[in-house]
Formats: sequence, structure tokens, C-alpha cells
Amino acid sequence: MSAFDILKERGFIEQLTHEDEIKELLEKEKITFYIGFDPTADSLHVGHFIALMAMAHMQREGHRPIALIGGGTAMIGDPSGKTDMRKMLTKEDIQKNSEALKNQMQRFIDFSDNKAIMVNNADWLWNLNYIDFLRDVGVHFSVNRMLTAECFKLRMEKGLSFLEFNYMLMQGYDFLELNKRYGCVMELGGNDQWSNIIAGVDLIRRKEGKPAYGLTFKLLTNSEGKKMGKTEKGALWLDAEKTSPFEFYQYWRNVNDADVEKCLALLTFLPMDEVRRLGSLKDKEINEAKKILAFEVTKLVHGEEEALKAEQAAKALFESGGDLSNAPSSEISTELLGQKVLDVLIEAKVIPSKSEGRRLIQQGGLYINNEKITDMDFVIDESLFKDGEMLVRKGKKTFHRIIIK
RNA sequence: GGGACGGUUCCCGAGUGGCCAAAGGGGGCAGACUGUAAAUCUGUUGGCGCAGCCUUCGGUGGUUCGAAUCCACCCCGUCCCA
Repeated sequence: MSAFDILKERGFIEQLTHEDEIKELLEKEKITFYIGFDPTADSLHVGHFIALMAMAHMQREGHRPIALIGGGTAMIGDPSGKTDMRKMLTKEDIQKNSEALKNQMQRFIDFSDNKAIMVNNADWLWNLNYIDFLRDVGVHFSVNRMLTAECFKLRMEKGLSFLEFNYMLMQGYDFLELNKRYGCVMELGGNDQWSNIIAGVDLIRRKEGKPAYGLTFKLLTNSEGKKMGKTEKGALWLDAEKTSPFEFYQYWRNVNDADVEKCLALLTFLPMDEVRRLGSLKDKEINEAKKILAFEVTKLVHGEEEALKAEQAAKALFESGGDLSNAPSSEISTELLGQKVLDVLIEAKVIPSKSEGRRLIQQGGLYINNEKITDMDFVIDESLFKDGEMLVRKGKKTFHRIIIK
């Protein structure tokens, strides 16, 4: 099976610039391709993970990935599909973020022996000469056509600054540069990158008279078409500090029945026969598939050890047995003993405010050591702690161990 | 630069002197039902010492017993003109 067939079968592909040619190319040749990641935050999130999986599949089939860190493009900010301009990042932040992304990426892609390349477009974008750039690259872009691009649609009403308008040229130029430096012939990206990818493909074809190709992935959406990978706290990060392995595991453990198969195909390396079998399980049975999904994805992102711990914690909390010690926890000082629940829970960051805590208790959603708390003035004393530990449950699914320091 | 319109609580959006912590919807949270799912129904959704008080309606000052609502200046956005 070629990389093309694999990506297709697993449901990665959304759009292709030249379907037949790309199919043939990936079957017959080992190519160099690239995916860009802008360092707009200090961690990658699930959206990037799809791209990394695609990259890994391609690499397994012998193609050479270039992971492009957008230290230069992050200075501009991609307006594609966004309703508002993002706040501008400082050079320092961008550099810090670039380092973070670089480290994370090495966990997923094998960069040894030149099997993959990592570059930063800051290398060529930061010192670009404006006039030269306009004459070399700018001529090839039609403003009329750009204005009709899908990626700017949302901005034609809300406003688009000239700064952001240039993003497309920068990304197109990246592709050209990678084509010249490394013989990169294909750019992959999320479907929101379609316009930007075409910009590069066209630029190479026009300026170099060489073939270049583009392919976009489906955005990870659930069966209702909403973006996945969002939690109450924001994105689902790949950094264990920002989203704990347990939280990460639980996210996948709780996906909709209808999305299980799609997630298994996209986010794990399980063979498709197995994916289809698991995805077709019905009713309660599908919980087994969700456990496998959660375990496999967590394993890829955080390693087997963390995945096992998360699995154990989930088992301890929702079933029985299993090791509780890996469930989320926080420490409080002994001075808080004798204080009321709300004060203690605030300190442990289980609730953000007392009003919210009161509401929780009024609505019967707070449990301590599996006993429902109904009294606002309930006092937390030492007798509640077994081995220095107390289990707080908020609603059905949020567990929190509170440990005395 | 000139003119028109706008900036409201997590988001969208109503509110044009007191009855406004501010309608409605979305989202979130909790409860019931379940399978740690979905759908549905119910409650709730600024903070605190919670029948009371405090802070909020772009910013700063002002008018008034009282302002999200009126006035002045400023900042930001969209549109039309240059």
C-alpha cells in the first residue's frame, strides 16, 4: 500500500491539488514534503497531532518530512478562517515557543540520519528585503484573486489588515524556498491551509516551472461537525503540564460513539481491520473501543508509562480496583484542617469561587469520599483523610485527590 | 483627514435615566435517565460574610438624589468619501 492509500483509507485527506498525479507520485517515488507549524503557543495541540500522524505515516512509507517551524510567519499571524486578528507575538515569545514545539515534535517524528528535517522559516523570512521580495514574489500574486480566497471570507466583513494579508505570500514563499533547498515537492496541512498551500504550489509552478503539489487533511470534527480537541479549559494540549495525561486520556475515553472509528483511524496506528472492528461495536460494547482509543492516543503522546497510569486512575475512579495514585491531585497545608469545605476546595483549586461551590452543593453535585455533601458549612477535619488523602468528586466525572502536605 | 454607524456579562445579542447583575439564544456547570456515550427533560450560570453588600456594560472625566443608558474628550472597529 502506498502512503496515498494509507492516508486515504484512514480518512486524512480532504482536498488535493492534483489527485491522480499525487497518487502516482507517492506510489512511484520517495518524495520530500513539508508541513508547517506556527509557534503561536508554547505547545502543540491535537490539531497538530493529526498532521504529525500524517507525517509519521508518510515517513513510514519512505518519504522524507520537513517539519517547518514558522518563526517567521508567526510574526505575521495567519488570518485563515479566523474572525479576528490575533494579538501580535513578540520575537522573544516566538523563539521560546519555537523551542518548545521543536522538542515536542522530536517525540513523534524520527529526525535521525536526515530521515526528517526540521527548519525554521525565520531563517529566510526575518531578513527578507522588502523591495526584492515584492519584485520576486509579489508580482505573481493577484490581489483580485486573493480577495476572493475562502480563507479571507470571514475577514471581508470584520476587517483584514495589510499585515495579515501578506501571510499567504510568506507561506507561498516558504514552499518555494523549501523546494529550492531540499527539493520539497508537496505541502500538507489542515484544510484551513488550502488557500495558503495553493499559493505555494502556484508560485513554484510559475517561478520555477516545476511541479508542486498540495494536500489538506480533514479537520478533526465530531459527528455534529464541531471542532474536536477543545475542553472547558481551551485546547487539548500535547504538553503534560498544560493538559495532564489523565485529562488527555479521559477526553478520548469520552468521545461520542459515532466518532470512535474516525479517531482510531486518525490518531492511532492500529491496523484498519481492527479499527473497523472496534468502531462497529454497539451499545455498551463500544466502551471497550473507547478505552483502547484513549490508551493508544495517550501512549503516542505521553508514552506507555503515562498511558498505563491514566488507565489505572480511570479504572480506580470509575470501576474498582486500579491504582488511585495517578488521579489528579493537589496538596493543601495542615492549617486548612478545621476550615469549611468551600475554603478548602478553593485552596485546592477544585472550584474557582465560593459562589460556584455553593451552587454545586445546592445542586447535589459535591461528594467527599463518596458521601454527598449537603451542608455549606461542612468542616474538613483530619478524620476525612485516609493516609493523608481525601477524595473529592465534583459532578459525575471530575475527581480530585486532596493531599495534606 | 471628513461623514455614518457601532464597542454590553464566556460568545452572540436585547436593553436608551431608577422596576438592571442586566431579556433571549449558544456554550459551560449540576441533577434525572444511561454505558464515564448521544438524545431528552430540569435547575443553574459576576463576586462576597448571600433576605444584605460589592464590582461590571471600550477608557477618563462630568451632569443627576440616581447612568449600561445623558454630556465632553479619548481609544478601538465597520462602512461611505478622500
